[in-house]
Amino acid sequence: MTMSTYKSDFLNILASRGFIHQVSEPEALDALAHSSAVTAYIGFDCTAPSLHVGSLLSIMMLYWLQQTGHRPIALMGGGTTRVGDPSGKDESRKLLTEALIEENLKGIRAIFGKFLTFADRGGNAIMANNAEWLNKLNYIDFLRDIGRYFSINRMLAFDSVKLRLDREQELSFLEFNYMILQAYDFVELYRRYGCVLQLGGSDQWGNIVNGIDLGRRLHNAQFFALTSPLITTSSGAKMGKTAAGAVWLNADLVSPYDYWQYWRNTEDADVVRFMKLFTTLPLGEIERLAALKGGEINEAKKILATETTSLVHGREAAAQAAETARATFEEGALSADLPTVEVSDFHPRMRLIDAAVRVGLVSSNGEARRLIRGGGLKVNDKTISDESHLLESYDVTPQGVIKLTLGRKRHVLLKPV
RNA sequence: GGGGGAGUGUCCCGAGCGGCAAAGGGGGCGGACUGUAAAUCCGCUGGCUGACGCCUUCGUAGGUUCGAGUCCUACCUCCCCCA
Repeated sequence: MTMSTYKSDFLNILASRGFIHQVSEPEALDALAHSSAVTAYIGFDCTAPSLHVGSLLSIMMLYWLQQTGHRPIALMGGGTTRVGDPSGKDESRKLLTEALIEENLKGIRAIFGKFLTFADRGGNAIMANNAEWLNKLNYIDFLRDIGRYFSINRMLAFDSVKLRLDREQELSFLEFNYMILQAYDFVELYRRYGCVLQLGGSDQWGNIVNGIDLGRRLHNAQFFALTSPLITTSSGAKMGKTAAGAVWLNADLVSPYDYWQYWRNTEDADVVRFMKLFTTLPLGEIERLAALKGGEINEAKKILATETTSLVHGREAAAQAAETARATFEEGALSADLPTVEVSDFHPRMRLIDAAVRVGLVSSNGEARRLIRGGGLKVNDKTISDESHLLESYDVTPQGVIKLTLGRKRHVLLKPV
Protein backbone atom coordinates (compact mmCIF):
# COMPACT_ATOMS: atom_id res chain seq x y z
CA MET A 1 0.00 0.00 0.00
CA THR A 2 1.52 3.31 -1.04
CA MET A 3 1.09 6.46 0.99
CA SER A 4 0.37 9.93 -0.25
CA THR A 5 -1.43 8.77 -3.31
CA TYR A 6 -4.16 11.28 -2.62
CA LYS A 7 -4.32 14.99 -3.12
CA SER A 8 -6.63 15.68 -0.21
CA ASP A 9 -5.41 15.78 3.38
CA PHE A 10 -8.46 13.92 4.50
CA LEU A 11 -7.88 10.80 2.43
CA ASN A 12 -4.14 10.97 2.93
CA ILE A 13 -4.48 10.91 6.67
CA LEU A 14 -7.08 8.18 6.70
CA ALA A 15 -5.04 6.06 4.33
CA SER A 16 -1.73 6.50 6.09
CA ARG A 17 -3.22 5.79 9.49
CA GLY A 18 -4.95 2.63 8.34
CA PHE A 19 -8.58 3.64 8.30
CA ILE A 20 -9.49 2.73 4.76
CA HIS A 21 -10.95 -0.57 3.71
CA GLN A 22 -12.97 0.37 0.66
CA VAL A 23 -13.77 3.63 -1.10
CA SER A 24 -16.23 4.12 -3.90
CA GLU A 25 -14.86 6.28 -6.70
CA PRO A 26 -11.67 7.25 -4.84
CA GLU A 27 -10.41 9.70 -7.48
CA ALA A 28 -13.64 11.66 -7.61
CA LEU A 29 -13.90 11.79 -3.84
CA ASP A 30 -10.28 12.84 -3.53
CA ALA A 31 -10.77 15.66 -6.03
CA LEU A 32 -13.85 16.83 -4.18
CA ALA A 33 -12.17 16.73 -0.78
CA HIS A 34 -9.19 18.55 -2.23
CA SER A 35 -11.20 21.40 -3.71
CA SER A 36 -14.01 21.90 -1.23
CA ALA A 37 -15.36 21.12 2.21
CA VAL A 38 -17.16 17.81 2.21
CA THR A 39 -20.03 16.96 4.54
CA ALA A 40 -19.98 13.35 5.68
CA TYR A 41 -21.82 11.28 8.23
CA ILE A 42 -21.78 8.11 10.23
CA GLY A 43 -24.85 6.59 11.82
CA PHE A 44 -24.81 5.23 15.35
CA ASP A 45 -27.66 3.07 16.54
CA CYS A 46 -28.77 3.43 20.13
CA THR A 47 -28.67 -0.19 21.15
CA ALA A 48 -26.67 0.36 24.33
CA PRO A 49 -26.28 3.14 26.88
CA SER A 50 -22.82 3.96 25.58
CA LEU A 51 -20.63 3.35 22.59
CA HIS A 52 -17.71 1.04 23.13
CA VAL A 53 -14.22 0.70 21.78
CA GLY A 54 -15.57 -0.93 18.63
CA SER A 55 -17.15 2.37 17.60
CA LEU A 56 -14.05 4.36 18.35
CA LEU A 57 -12.72 3.79 14.88
CA SER A 58 -15.77 5.45 13.36
CA ILE A 59 -15.54 8.35 15.74
CA MET A 60 -11.89 8.87 14.87
CA MET A 61 -12.80 9.07 11.20
CA LEU A 62 -15.20 11.89 11.97
CA TYR A 63 -12.51 13.52 14.06
CA TRP A 64 -10.02 13.54 11.18
CA LEU A 65 -12.72 14.68 8.82
CA GLN A 66 -13.25 17.78 10.89
CA GLN A 67 -9.54 18.29 11.51
CA THR A 68 -8.90 18.37 7.77
CA GLY A 69 -11.44 21.09 7.17
CA HIS A 70 -14.61 19.22 6.43
CA ARG A 71 -17.94 18.90 8.17
CA PRO A 72 -18.89 15.80 10.20
CA ILE A 73 -22.40 14.72 11.03
CA ALA A 74 -22.95 12.32 13.89
CA LEU A 75 -26.27 10.73 13.14
CA MET A 76 -28.09 9.20 16.06
CA GLY A 77 -30.20 6.26 15.00
CA GLY A 78 -33.22 7.16 17.10
CA GLY A 79 -35.43 5.90 14.31
CA THR A 80 -33.41 3.05 12.85
CA THR A 81 -32.79 1.53 16.27
CA ARG A 82 -36.51 0.87 16.38
CA VAL A 83 -35.99 -1.41 13.40
CA GLY A 84 -32.65 -3.08 14.10
CA ASP A 85 -29.76 -3.56 11.70
CA PRO A 86 -29.38 -7.19 10.67
CA SER A 87 -25.88 -6.60 9.25
CA GLY A 88 -23.35 -8.91 10.77
CA LYS A 89 -25.74 -10.42 13.22
CA ASP A 90 -26.89 -13.98 12.96
CA GLU A 91 -30.04 -13.48 14.88
CA SER A 92 -32.41 -10.65 15.39
CA ARG A 93 -31.97 -8.45 18.36
CA LYS A 94 -34.93 -8.14 20.60
CA LEU A 95 -36.90 -4.99 20.14
CA LEU A 96 -35.93 -2.09 22.31
CA THR A 97 -38.54 0.06 23.94
CA GLU A 98 -38.89 3.71 23.03
CA ALA A 99 -37.87 4.77 26.51
CA LEU A 100 -34.74 2.66 26.42
CA ILE A 101 -33.72 3.99 23.03
CA GLU A 102 -34.17 7.52 24.27
CA GLU A 103 -32.09 6.72 27.34
CA ASN A 104 -29.33 5.14 25.28
CA LEU A 105 -29.31 8.05 22.89
CA LYS A 106 -28.47 10.44 25.70
CA GLY A 107 -25.49 8.38 26.79
CA ILE A 108 -24.16 8.02 23.28
CA ARG A 109 -24.63 11.62 22.28
CA ALA A 110 -22.45 12.80 25.15
CA ILE A 111 -19.35 11.11 23.77
CA PHE A 112 -19.17 13.08 20.55
CA GLY A 113 -18.50 16.36 22.27
CA LYS A 114 -15.07 15.03 23.20
CA PHE A 115 -14.06 14.36 19.61
CA LEU A 116 -15.97 16.89 17.54
CA THR A 117 -16.52 20.60 17.86
CA PHE A 118 -20.17 21.54 17.57
CA ALA A 119 -21.74 24.93 17.11
CA ASP A 120 -21.85 25.60 20.86
CA ARG A 121 -18.05 25.77 20.78
CA GLY A 122 -17.79 27.47 17.44
CA GLY A 123 -17.40 24.35 15.34
CA ASN A 124 -19.25 23.09 12.31
CA ALA A 125 -20.03 19.55 13.46
CA ILE A 126 -23.66 18.52 13.33
CA MET A 127 -25.63 16.24 15.59
CA ALA A 128 -28.70 14.76 13.91
CA ASN A 129 -31.26 12.13 14.79
CA ASN A 130 -33.02 10.13 12.12
CA ALA A 131 -36.08 9.72 14.32
CA GLU A 132 -36.79 13.28 13.25
CA TRP A 133 -37.70 12.20 9.72
CA LEU A 134 -38.19 8.45 9.93
CA ASN A 135 -40.84 8.58 12.62
CA LYS A 136 -43.02 10.78 10.45
CA LEU A 137 -42.98 8.66 7.33
CA ASN A 138 -46.23 7.66 5.78
CA TYR A 139 -46.17 4.04 4.68
CA ILE A 140 -47.83 4.28 1.27
CA ASP A 141 -46.06 7.50 0.35
CA PHE A 142 -42.75 5.99 1.35
CA LEU A 143 -43.35 2.86 -0.70
CA ARG A 144 -44.23 4.91 -3.77
CA ASP A 145 -41.50 7.51 -3.44
CA ILE A 146 -38.64 5.36 -2.18
CA GLY A 147 -39.65 1.72 -2.27
CA ARG A 148 -40.05 1.74 -6.02
CA TYR A 149 -36.30 2.15 -6.43
CA PHE A 150 -35.40 -0.95 -4.45
CA SER A 151 -35.19 -4.28 -6.15
CA ILE A 152 -35.92 -7.29 -3.97
CA ASN A 153 -33.77 -9.35 -6.30
CA ARG A 154 -30.81 -7.18 -5.40
CA MET A 155 -31.60 -6.87 -1.74
CA LEU A 156 -31.61 -10.63 -1.41
CA ALA A 157 -28.07 -10.69 -2.69
CA PHE A 158 -26.71 -8.45 0.07
CA ASP A 159 -24.54 -10.16 2.63
CA SER A 160 -26.58 -9.02 5.59
CA VAL A 161 -29.63 -10.72 4.11
CA LYS A 162 -27.89 -13.67 2.51
CA LEU A 163 -26.20 -14.66 5.73
CA ARG A 164 -29.51 -15.13 7.44
CA LEU A 165 -31.14 -16.88 4.51
CA ASP A 166 -28.25 -19.25 3.96
CA ARG A 167 -28.24 -20.24 7.57
CA GLU A 168 -31.98 -20.60 7.48
CA GLN A 169 -32.32 -18.11 10.26
CA GLU A 170 -35.26 -15.86 10.66
CA LEU A 171 -35.05 -12.44 9.05
CA SER A 172 -38.14 -10.43 9.78
CA PHE A 173 -39.67 -8.03 7.30
CA LEU A 174 -38.96 -5.31 9.82
CA GLU A 175 -35.21 -5.92 9.70
CA PHE A 176 -35.32 -6.43 5.97
CA ASN A 177 -36.31 -2.78 5.69
CA TYR A 178 -33.32 -1.50 7.60
CA MET A 179 -31.17 -0.95 4.54
CA ILE A 180 -33.90 1.03 2.86
CA LEU A 181 -34.18 3.33 5.83
CA GLN A 182 -30.43 3.78 5.98
CA ALA A 183 -30.37 4.64 2.29
CA TYR A 184 -33.12 7.14 2.92
CA ASP A 185 -31.12 8.69 5.75
CA PHE A 186 -28.28 9.36 3.37
CA VAL A 187 -30.60 11.13 0.95
CA GLU A 188 -32.25 13.10 3.73
CA LEU A 189 -28.88 14.30 5.01
CA TYR A 190 -28.01 15.32 1.49
CA ARG A 191 -31.18 17.37 1.26
CA ARG A 192 -30.67 19.00 4.63
CA TYR A 193 -26.93 19.47 4.79
CA GLY A 194 -25.55 18.61 1.39
CA CYS A 195 -24.00 15.45 2.81
CA VAL A 196 -22.42 13.34 0.06
CA LEU A 197 -20.22 10.90 1.94
CA GLN A 198 -21.08 8.13 4.33
CA LEU A 199 -18.42 6.52 6.48
CA GLY A 200 -18.79 3.29 8.38
CA GLY A 201 -17.42 -0.11 9.22
CA SER A 202 -16.82 -2.62 6.46
CA ASP A 203 -20.05 -4.40 7.35
CA GLN A 204 -21.92 -1.26 6.31
CA TRP A 205 -20.74 -1.30 2.71
CA GLY A 206 -23.92 -2.83 1.36
CA ASN A 207 -26.15 -0.43 3.23
CA ILE A 208 -24.11 2.56 2.12
CA VAL A 209 -24.08 1.53 -1.52
CA ASN A 210 -27.85 1.37 -1.40
CA GLY A 211 -27.86 4.99 -0.31
CA ILE A 212 -25.56 5.94 -3.17
CA ASP A 213 -27.93 4.37 -5.67
CA LEU A 214 -30.91 6.08 -4.16
CA GLY A 215 -29.17 9.44 -4.27
CA ARG A 216 -28.44 9.03 -7.94
CA ARG A 217 -31.99 8.02 -8.75
CA LEU A 218 -33.74 10.68 -6.73
CA HIS A 219 -31.42 13.62 -7.20
CA ASN A 220 -28.94 12.57 -9.82
CA ALA A 221 -26.34 13.27 -7.15
CA GLN A 222 -22.93 11.67 -6.74
CA PHE A 223 -22.60 10.11 -3.28
CA PHE A 224 -19.56 8.35 -1.86
CA ALA A 225 -18.84 5.48 0.49
CA LEU A 226 -15.77 4.97 2.62
CA THR A 227 -15.50 2.04 4.99
CA SER A 228 -12.97 1.10 7.62
CA PRO A 229 -11.58 -2.39 8.14
CA LEU A 230 -12.84 -4.63 10.89
CA ILE A 231 -10.22 -4.26 13.58
CA THR A 232 -9.20 -7.35 15.47
CA THR A 233 -6.26 -7.96 17.74
CA SER A 234 -3.32 -9.87 16.34
CA SER A 235 -4.62 -12.96 18.09
CA GLY A 236 -7.84 -12.61 16.18
CA ALA A 237 -10.09 -11.41 18.97
CA LYS A 238 -12.61 -8.68 18.32
CA MET A 239 -11.77 -5.33 19.82
CA GLY A 240 -13.40 -4.13 22.92
CA LYS A 241 -14.28 -7.26 24.79
CA THR A 242 -12.82 -8.28 28.09
CA ALA A 243 -13.80 -10.70 30.81
CA ALA A 244 -15.68 -7.90 32.49
CA GLY A 245 -17.67 -7.17 29.32
CA ALA A 246 -17.48 -4.51 26.68
CA VAL A 247 -15.03 -1.66 27.02
CA TRP A 248 -17.47 1.22 27.14
CA LEU A 249 -16.50 4.80 26.52
CA ASN A 250 -18.70 6.34 29.21
CA ALA A 251 -16.86 6.77 32.49
CA ASP A 252 -19.74 5.52 34.60
CA LEU A 253 -19.59 2.15 32.83
CA VAL A 254 -15.83 1.71 32.55
CA SER A 255 -13.62 3.83 34.77
CA PRO A 256 -10.75 5.79 33.24
CA TYR A 257 -8.41 3.50 35.18
CA ASP A 258 -9.90 0.34 33.66
CA TYR A 259 -9.97 2.00 30.25
CA TRP A 260 -6.31 2.87 30.55
CA GLN A 261 -5.58 -0.70 31.61
CA TYR A 262 -7.38 -2.06 28.57
CA TRP A 263 -5.01 -0.21 26.26
CA ARG A 264 -1.96 -0.87 28.42
CA ASN A 265 -2.54 -4.58 27.86
CA THR A 266 -2.47 -4.30 24.08
CA GLU A 267 -0.51 -7.06 22.37
CA ASP A 268 2.96 -6.09 21.13
CA ALA A 269 2.04 -6.64 17.53
CA ASP A 270 -0.86 -4.21 17.74
CA VAL A 271 0.75 -1.21 19.37
CA VAL A 272 1.73 0.72 16.26
CA ARG A 273 -1.45 -0.05 14.40
CA PHE A 274 -3.55 1.05 17.36
CA MET A 275 -1.57 4.22 17.88
CA LYS A 276 -2.30 5.22 14.31
CA LEU A 277 -5.97 4.46 14.63
CA PHE A 278 -6.83 5.42 18.16
CA THR A 279 -4.57 8.33 19.03
CA THR A 280 -3.84 11.65 17.36
CA LEU A 281 -0.08 11.32 17.73
CA PRO A 282 1.79 12.40 14.59
CA LEU A 283 2.93 9.52 12.44
CA GLY A 284 6.57 10.50 12.89
CA GLU A 285 6.25 10.15 16.64
CA ILE A 286 4.59 6.78 16.20
CA GLU A 287 7.40 5.59 13.95
CA ARG A 288 9.89 6.54 16.61
CA LEU A 289 8.02 4.53 19.23
CA ALA A 290 7.71 1.63 16.81
CA ALA A 291 11.46 1.20 16.94
CA LEU A 292 11.34 0.14 20.59
CA LYS A 293 12.26 -3.48 21.06
CA GLY A 294 11.50 -6.18 23.60
CA GLY A 295 10.39 -4.96 26.99
CA GLU A 296 10.88 -1.35 25.96
CA ILE A 297 7.71 -1.60 23.99
CA ASN A 298 5.94 -1.25 27.32
CA GLU A 299 6.82 2.42 27.20
CA ALA A 300 4.95 2.66 23.92
CA LYS A 301 2.00 0.87 25.46
CA LYS A 302 1.86 3.40 28.28
CA ILE A 303 1.81 6.22 25.77
CA LEU A 304 -0.87 4.46 23.78
CA ALA A 305 -2.94 4.01 26.93
CA THR A 306 -2.52 7.59 28.09
CA GLU A 307 -3.26 9.08 24.67
CA THR A 308 -6.40 7.03 24.07
CA THR A 309 -7.63 7.65 27.58
CA SER A 310 -7.03 11.38 27.15
CA LEU A 311 -9.27 11.51 24.12
CA VAL A 312 -12.18 9.94 25.91
CA HIS A 313 -11.75 10.95 29.53
CA GLY A 314 -9.51 13.98 29.35
CA ARG A 315 -5.80 14.51 29.86
CA GLU A 316 -6.09 14.78 33.62
CA ALA A 317 -7.97 11.53 34.18
CA ALA A 318 -5.53 9.78 31.87
CA ALA A 319 -2.52 11.04 33.79
CA GLN A 320 -4.18 9.96 37.02
CA ALA A 321 -4.80 6.48 35.65
CA ALA A 322 -1.22 6.24 34.47
CA GLU A 323 0.04 7.29 37.88
CA THR A 324 -2.20 4.81 39.71
CA ALA A 325 -0.94 2.06 37.45
CA ARG A 326 2.66 3.10 37.93
CA ALA A 327 2.38 3.11 41.70
CA THR A 328 0.54 -0.18 41.77
CA PHE A 329 2.54 -2.17 39.26
CA GLU A 330 5.97 -0.65 39.36
CA GLU A 331 6.28 0.15 43.04
CA GLY A 332 3.75 -2.24 44.45
CA ALA A 333 2.54 0.71 46.45
CA LEU A 334 -0.94 0.99 47.71
CA SER A 335 -2.64 3.64 45.66
CA ALA A 336 -5.80 5.13 47.05
CA ASP A 337 -7.12 5.44 43.52
CA LEU A 338 -7.61 1.72 43.09
CA PRO A 339 -11.22 0.56 43.04
CA THR A 340 -12.45 0.69 46.59
CA VAL A 341 -15.40 -1.13 48.13
CA GLU A 342 -16.74 -0.01 51.46
CA VAL A 343 -17.72 -2.94 53.65
CA SER A 344 -19.91 -2.21 56.63
CA ASP A 345 -19.99 -5.74 58.05
CA PHE A 346 -16.25 -6.25 58.18
CA HIS A 347 -15.08 -7.77 61.43
CA PRO A 348 -11.89 -9.41 62.65
CA ARG A 349 -11.75 -13.10 61.74
CA MET A 350 -13.87 -12.50 58.67
CA ARG A 351 -13.24 -15.32 56.23
CA LEU A 352 -11.13 -14.31 53.26
CA ILE A 353 -13.46 -16.12 50.87
CA ASP A 354 -16.41 -14.13 52.21
CA ALA A 355 -14.47 -10.90 51.82
CA ALA A 356 -13.53 -11.74 48.24
CA VAL A 357 -17.18 -12.36 47.40
CA ARG A 358 -18.24 -9.27 49.30
CA VAL A 359 -16.04 -6.91 47.28
CA GLY A 360 -17.13 -8.53 44.04
CA LEU A 361 -13.80 -10.05 43.08
CA VAL A 362 -15.44 -13.47 42.71
CA SER A 363 -19.05 -14.55 42.45
CA SER A 364 -19.18 -17.53 44.80
CA ASN A 365 -17.40 -19.06 47.76
CA GLY A 366 -16.48 -22.01 45.58
CA GLU A 367 -14.79 -19.79 43.04
CA ALA A 368 -12.84 -18.09 45.81
CA ARG A 369 -11.73 -21.47 47.14
CA ARG A 370 -10.56 -22.66 43.75
CA LEU A 371 -8.66 -19.45 43.25
CA ILE A 372 -6.92 -19.74 46.60
CA ARG A 373 -6.01 -23.34 45.87
CA GLY A 374 -4.47 -22.20 42.60
CA GLY A 375 -2.50 -19.45 44.30
CA GLY A 376 -4.41 -16.65 42.62
CA LEU A 377 -5.50 -14.55 45.56
CA LYS A 378 -3.40 -12.10 47.56
CA VAL A 379 -4.03 -10.11 50.73
CA ASN A 380 -1.88 -6.99 50.91
CA ASP A 381 0.34 -8.51 48.22
CA LYS A 382 0.90 -11.77 50.07
CA THR A 383 -0.38 -14.91 48.38
CA ILE A 384 -2.75 -16.83 50.60
CA SER A 385 -2.87 -20.58 50.11
CA ASP A 386 -5.18 -21.51 52.95
CA GLU A 387 -8.82 -21.57 51.93
CA SER A 388 -10.00 -20.99 55.47
CA HIS A 389 -7.77 -17.96 55.96
CA LEU A 390 -9.26 -15.34 58.24
CA LEU A 391 -8.73 -11.61 57.95
CA GLU A 392 -7.59 -9.94 61.14
CA SER A 393 -7.73 -6.37 62.27
CA TYR A 394 -3.98 -6.05 61.72
CA ASP A 395 -4.55 -6.73 58.02
CA VAL A 396 -6.05 -3.27 57.80
CA THR A 397 -3.26 -0.99 56.66
CA PRO A 398 -2.58 2.43 58.11
CA GLN A 399 -4.55 3.79 55.16
CA GLY A 400 -7.57 1.99 56.58
CA VAL A 401 -7.98 -0.59 53.84
CA ILE A 402 -7.16 -4.19 52.97
CA LYS A 403 -5.81 -4.73 49.47
CA LEU A 404 -7.18 -7.84 47.80
CA THR A 405 -5.63 -8.95 44.53
CA LEU A 406 -6.97 -11.48 42.07
CA GLY A 407 -4.37 -12.73 39.69
CA ARG A 408 -1.73 -10.19 38.80
CA LYS A 409 -3.88 -7.34 37.70
CA ARG A 410 -7.17 -7.02 39.48
CA HIS A 411 -6.86 -5.07 42.67
CA VAL A 412 -9.63 -4.03 45.03
CA LEU A 413 -9.35 -2.15 48.27
CA LEU A 414 -11.68 -3.38 50.99
CA LYS A 415 -12.49 -0.48 53.25
CA PRO A 416 -14.15 -1.29 56.58
CA VAL A 417 -16.64 1.39 57.57
C1' G B 1 -52.68 -30.46 6.68
C1' G B 2 -49.17 -35.26 6.29
C1' G B 3 -44.15 -37.37 7.29
C1' G B 4 -39.15 -36.88 9.49
C1' G B 5 -35.35 -34.58 12.75
C1' A B 6 -33.60 -31.53 16.79
C1' G B 7 -33.61 -28.88 21.68
C1' U B 8 -27.60 -31.13 26.93
C1' G B 9 -23.76 -28.11 32.02
C1' U B 10 -28.11 -20.50 31.36
C1' C B 11 -20.76 -18.07 27.34
C1' C B 12 -20.60 -21.13 22.72
C1' C B 13 -20.04 -25.84 20.06
C1' G B 14 -20.90 -30.73 21.29
C1' A B 15 -20.73 -36.58 23.06
C1' G B 16 -23.87 -39.13 26.09
C1' C B 17 -25.55 -48.62 26.92
C1' G B 18 -31.19 -46.51 32.51
C1' G B 19 -26.49 -45.56 37.93
C1' C B 20 -24.19 -38.80 35.55
C1' A B 21 -22.39 -33.41 38.47
C1' A B 22 -22.76 -35.72 33.00
C1' A B 23 -16.91 -37.13 27.67
C1' G B 24 -14.42 -33.63 24.49
C1' G B 25 -13.37 -28.83 22.37
C1' G B 26 -13.57 -23.42 22.17
C1' G B 27 -13.82 -19.35 25.33
C1' G B 28 -12.81 -17.63 30.22
C1' C B 29 -10.12 -17.63 34.92
C1' G B 30 -5.68 -18.95 37.91
C1' G B 31 -0.41 -20.62 38.01
C1' A B 32 4.63 -21.13 35.64
C1' C B 33 7.82 -18.49 32.00
C1' U B 34 8.20 -13.12 30.75
C1' G B 35 7.78 -7.29 30.01
C1' U B 36 0.83 -5.72 33.36
C1' A B 37 2.45 -8.67 25.87
C1' A B 38 2.07 -12.92 22.50
C1' A B 39 3.26 -18.09 22.13
C1' U B 40 3.94 -22.44 25.21
C1' C B 41 3.12 -25.66 29.47
C1' C B 42 0.15 -26.92 34.01
C1' G B 43 -4.44 -26.42 36.86
C1' C B 44 -9.57 -24.83 37.38
C1' U B 45 -14.38 -23.88 35.07
C1' G B 46 -22.93 -25.64 39.05
C1' G B 47 -24.11 -24.09 44.50
C1' C B 48 -23.31 -24.96 49.94
C1' U B 49 -19.44 -27.43 53.05
C1' G B 50 -12.92 -27.89 56.63
C1' A B 51 -14.47 -32.69 55.06
C1' C B 52 -17.98 -37.19 54.59
C1' G B 53 -21.79 -35.34 52.12
C1' C B 54 -26.13 -32.52 50.74
C1' C B 55 -28.73 -29.50 47.07
C1' U B 56 -29.81 -27.77 41.96
C1' U B 57 -29.07 -28.90 36.63
C1' C B 58 -29.93 -31.82 30.16
C1' G B 59 -36.93 -27.30 26.10
C1' U B 60 -41.80 -27.56 29.67
C1' A B 61 -45.21 -30.63 32.53
C1' G B 62 -46.46 -35.33 34.00
C1' G B 63 -45.51 -40.86 34.13
C1' U B 64 -42.72 -45.82 34.29
C1' U B 65 -38.49 -47.38 37.52
C1' C B 66 -34.86 -48.84 43.48
C1' G B 67 -32.74 -45.29 40.03
C1' A B 68 -34.11 -41.17 34.06
C1' G B 69 -30.27 -36.48 30.12
C1' U B 70 -31.17 -41.50 28.59
C1' C B 71 -37.80 -45.11 28.31
C1' C B 72 -43.39 -43.49 27.84
C1' U B 73 -47.32 -39.40 27.28
C1' A B 74 -48.75 -34.45 26.40
C1' C B 75 -47.24 -29.62 25.35
C1' C B 76 -43.72 -25.59 23.56
C1' U B 77 -39.88 -23.96 20.10
C1' C B 78 -36.82 -24.65 15.76
C1' C B 79 -35.46 -27.19 11.16
C1' C B 80 -36.21 -30.56 6.79
C1' C B 81 -39.37 -33.16 3.18
C1' C B 82 -44.35 -33.77 0.94
C1' A B 83 -49.11 -31.02 0.04
